[in-house]
Amino acid sequence: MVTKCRNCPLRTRPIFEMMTENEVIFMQSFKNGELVVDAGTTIMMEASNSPQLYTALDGMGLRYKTLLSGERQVLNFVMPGDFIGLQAGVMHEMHHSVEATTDMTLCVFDRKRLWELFRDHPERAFDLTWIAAVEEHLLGESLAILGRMSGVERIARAFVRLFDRGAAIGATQGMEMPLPYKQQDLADALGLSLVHANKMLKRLRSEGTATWRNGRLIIHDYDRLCRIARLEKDATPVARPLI
Amino acid sequence: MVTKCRNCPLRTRPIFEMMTENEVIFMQSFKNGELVVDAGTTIMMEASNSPQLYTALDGMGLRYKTLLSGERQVLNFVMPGDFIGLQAGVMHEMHHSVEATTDMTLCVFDRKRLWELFRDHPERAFDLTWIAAVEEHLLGESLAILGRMSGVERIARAFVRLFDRGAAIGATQGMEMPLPYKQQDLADALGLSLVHANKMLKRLRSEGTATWRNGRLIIHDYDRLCRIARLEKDATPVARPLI
DNA sequence: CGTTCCATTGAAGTGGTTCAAGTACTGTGG
DNA sequence: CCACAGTACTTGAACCACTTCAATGGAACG
Repeated sequence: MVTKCRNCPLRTRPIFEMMTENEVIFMQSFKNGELVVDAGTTIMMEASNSPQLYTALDGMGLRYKTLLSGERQVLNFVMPGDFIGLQAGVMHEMHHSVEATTDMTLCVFDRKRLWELFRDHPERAFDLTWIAAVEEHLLGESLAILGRMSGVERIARAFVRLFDRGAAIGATQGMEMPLPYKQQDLADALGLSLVHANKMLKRLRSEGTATWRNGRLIIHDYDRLCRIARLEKDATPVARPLI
Repeated sequence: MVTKCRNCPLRTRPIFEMMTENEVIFMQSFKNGELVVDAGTTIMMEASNSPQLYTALDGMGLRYKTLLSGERQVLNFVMPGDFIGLQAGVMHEMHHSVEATTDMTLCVFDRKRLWELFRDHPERAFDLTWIAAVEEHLLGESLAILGRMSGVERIARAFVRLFDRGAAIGATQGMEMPLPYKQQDLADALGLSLVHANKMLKRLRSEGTATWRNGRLIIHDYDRLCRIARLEKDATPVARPLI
């Protein structure tokens, strides 16, 4: 049973830009189908050139790069509403891999029709560029985190960001949310060793700031977490387009 | 004396995608003028919303973020051919600052006309998205560098990347190129302290791999540098569009 | 000719890594 | 129903890559 764009549960969330009736109709025609994958599946492979582009509809995943040494750098976490495959769409190949952490459902678009979008729907093309710019901004922020912040600070920052994203798409219940990653994933995202990440998690837990256990993140003290993460607590997130 | 797009010295470099006659004409009409700034000028300010967009024509600069603590993370280095201000163009504001390191000349575009580009020139809009995707890819690579590589490795990597970019735009003479940054800039880009960056530079110098002095980078042993940087030496860089 | 900016170097301290071992849980086959 | 194998998490201990502090040298500049 494929979700119609009209009934897309993401579309109407305030974090996403409002779509006009026509846009919904176009997106529906642009949508090719749905892909359902098991946890652990590689959705897109570095250096490959996927014929399909996706938008995550349900479930969580992660983007990562593999270094020559075999180490892995997680670039960011994929949550519902995220567009996957832009690089494959415009450049000649992907420069990172995407993997499903949980079972996932993705909207499928045909790469070849991307050009149609640019030719006939400039507003949507604009949105796509917007998405790319947001992605760039997020990576820039991550870069600053890895470059300048300590272990606990990085973890606190990751928790705040993930929680805020979760809240934006309605994945939170109170001050909790599902966070189905492994400690190794987080460590790989933050440029920390597994051991050290584990110890910093323990610190946050035992001082009563945040607990991450059994795939669930519980924030006990959001203010303190923000302070540790060196974030001001205001931050009304800006709406972004959904494709 | 303003450079005509037709005579743009960058356009014909193999690193940039070929432009059709019509595209050159359109770019010329899109170009609003030129901006010439002194070394040290801030071209774009984080959280501002510049009415203008630029393409670097001559000179070098850098993009950076300022953290709440006042520290600075350099996101990357700006060289001729780089587009500046995409975030201001599509999002509501810039998320990083851009500063001229040397005197610079920039092509100026009117932000308000960006929409025209999307509406009437889908190929160019596509190119703009492409550029955003390239930017994203570069930041992803930087993230992996900061996350997983040691001090010397980071510096070696930066040198190879900068030299390759320099070669692509014809800024190199033999195995040398001008690199007018300060050690602090490099340290801020690589997430190292100034002191440590300095010591690693000394190591590369004294083992005869690369020397960076008086704003000039000299590579004595490119192969070794690549090995240190964990890069395979092939890497024909892909052509990218110029806007 | 002092001031300022940048590069350089030494010394001390530490945040993080690596190694190594142990626990806890889950699924699988006998 | 139990043994075991596999995976994730936890913890301690030793080490070292990097940071911070502090001082010096050299070039540029008014």
